[in-house]
Amino acid sequence: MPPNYDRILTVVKLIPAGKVASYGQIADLAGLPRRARLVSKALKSTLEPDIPWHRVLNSQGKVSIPDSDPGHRLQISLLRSDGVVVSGAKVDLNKYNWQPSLNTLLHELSF
DNA sequence: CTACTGACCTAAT
DNA sequence: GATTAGGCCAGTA
Repeated sequence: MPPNYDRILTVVKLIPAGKVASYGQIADLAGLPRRARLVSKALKSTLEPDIPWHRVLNSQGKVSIPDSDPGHRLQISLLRSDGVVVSGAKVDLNKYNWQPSLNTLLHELSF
């Protein structure tokens, strides 16, 4: 597992239930600006159950998995069980976008 | 070494 | 709203 994947996954683990974050946001928080694509790779390449990968959406607040992919349905399903309202594969970012506290950031930025 | 690939992003139609 | 075009850059082959 490449080290950068670990940083990304660590950040994703910090997303609280009922909140969502965008790929670019995760990359930024992980100290990897402009590397949103790496986030997507990291998420699909890990099967660890303690990682809430379903709380990561694209900048439009929509699920980035194609409808043809089975994971698409799963992600929506998991989000709803978090209490997030999902309509047409998208969520209201203004309502559910994750804003990490300073404390949360300090926990992660110890590098 | 180069070439291609993205569960992306942003701005501009 | 939707679609297009260009950019981005770590991984992979």
